[in-house]
Amino acid sequence: MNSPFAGLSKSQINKLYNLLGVHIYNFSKNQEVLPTIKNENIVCIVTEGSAQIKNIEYNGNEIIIENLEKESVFGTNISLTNNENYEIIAKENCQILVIDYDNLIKPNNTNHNYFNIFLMNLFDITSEKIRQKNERIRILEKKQIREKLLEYFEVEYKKSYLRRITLPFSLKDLADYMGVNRSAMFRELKRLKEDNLIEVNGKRITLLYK
Amino acid sequence: MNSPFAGLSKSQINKLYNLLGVHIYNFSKNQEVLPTIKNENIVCIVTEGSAQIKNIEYNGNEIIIENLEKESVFGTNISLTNNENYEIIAKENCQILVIDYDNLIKPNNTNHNYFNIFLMNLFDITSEKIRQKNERIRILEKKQIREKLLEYFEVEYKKSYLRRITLPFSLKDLADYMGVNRSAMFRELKRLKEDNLIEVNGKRITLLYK
DNA sequence: TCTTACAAGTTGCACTTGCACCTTTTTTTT
DNA sequence: AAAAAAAAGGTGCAAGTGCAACTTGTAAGA
Repeated sequence: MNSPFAGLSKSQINKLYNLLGVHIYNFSKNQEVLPTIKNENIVCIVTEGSAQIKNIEYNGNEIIIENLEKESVFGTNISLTNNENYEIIAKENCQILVIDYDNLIKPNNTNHNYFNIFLMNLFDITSEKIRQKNERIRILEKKQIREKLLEYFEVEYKKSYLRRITLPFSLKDLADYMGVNRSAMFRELKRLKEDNLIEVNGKRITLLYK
Repeated sequence: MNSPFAGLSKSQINKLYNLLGVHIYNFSKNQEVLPTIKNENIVCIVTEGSAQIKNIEYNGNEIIIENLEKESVFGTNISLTNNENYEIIAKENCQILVIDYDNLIKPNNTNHNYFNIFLMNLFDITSEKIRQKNERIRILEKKQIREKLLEYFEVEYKKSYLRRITLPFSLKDLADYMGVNRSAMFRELKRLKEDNLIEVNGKRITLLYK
């Protein structure tokens, strides 16, 4: 994923910080982020470390909305919603930059070229984000776990055209990503193994049908 | 949803068209859009009428990816994916404006203020789009149809705080939106009625528990 | 090293859902 | 106004899944 500061010099980034009146916060591993940054309308950038947005359901189920690696962009107008049932956790020590959305979408900003470059980067990043959301939606709307898994494998396969896929997260997380029960997913993985369609070694899955 | 041309005069819009080298295509109702506009990397705007992006599965199932009303923005870098199994259909006679993504993301563009305003609008629109995707994802990841329906009602309720919700599409489309079987959804709606939680009159649903 | 915690992996069972196949109602087209 | 098409509504049944309740494996902390 592109950096929101791609194409900007250090001094331009500083000017940008001034123009937008950014706030910078630091979080230690496993700390909750939201209580500090929560505000009506903000856009945030992870400038150091990583974090994770989770959705917490009334029954205690946790679902990953998004993994925030370094240079990820998120915010009320991007990743989050009015819904209160989510939390953001620092996965490592991390630094988060907070921009007021109203400060961002101010017509006068466009008088500064460094702002416009930044905005272009943001557009590029959010576009990519939509593509990722669509990718997940296509998996979620599949009605059967087997179909979900095969769709997931298909998408991952097409990223490198290698039969060996390495999951970017745990199998438990994969179940959450697909919106299914973990043990039901394991059962289906087992069936796929029995049908000689895949081999599973931890996070490494080999597609035997490719 | 905001217009991508908000804050721009007619003459600025014309300059923008020139700068970006846009192509304008017209489609008649029910016509397929993709064969005409398909290209590697494009951003499109529905300037007149409306269309619909559908995902067609191997078994013939059609799933709505997105309804494109007037002034909707979509494209390879926004709504679509590398996956070939979708189609775009004009729901009414419509006009679609096509911008080459590389023309859009050209640093020199930012020398023109009308472009920067346009870009700001695009960012605003894509941000909103992500929020909508997240809304749908939250419904899709619910494991039971009843939970999906109640989550959907919750989201719609919070938009106006009126107990009476009017669906923006058919019940069949609602089933697709939630990624469930149509008749299974009807069955669950019936149960919700039996439990005196809702009343259904066509596209009008009244929440009795609010 | 022992303990603790968490991911991986398994299984039975009840419940939910998808699917096929209907009927009825509403909308659109001729 | 009649015919055709699409949406709404319904039901039995088989298959799939969620859930609970385990065991095993593995990495991390005391």
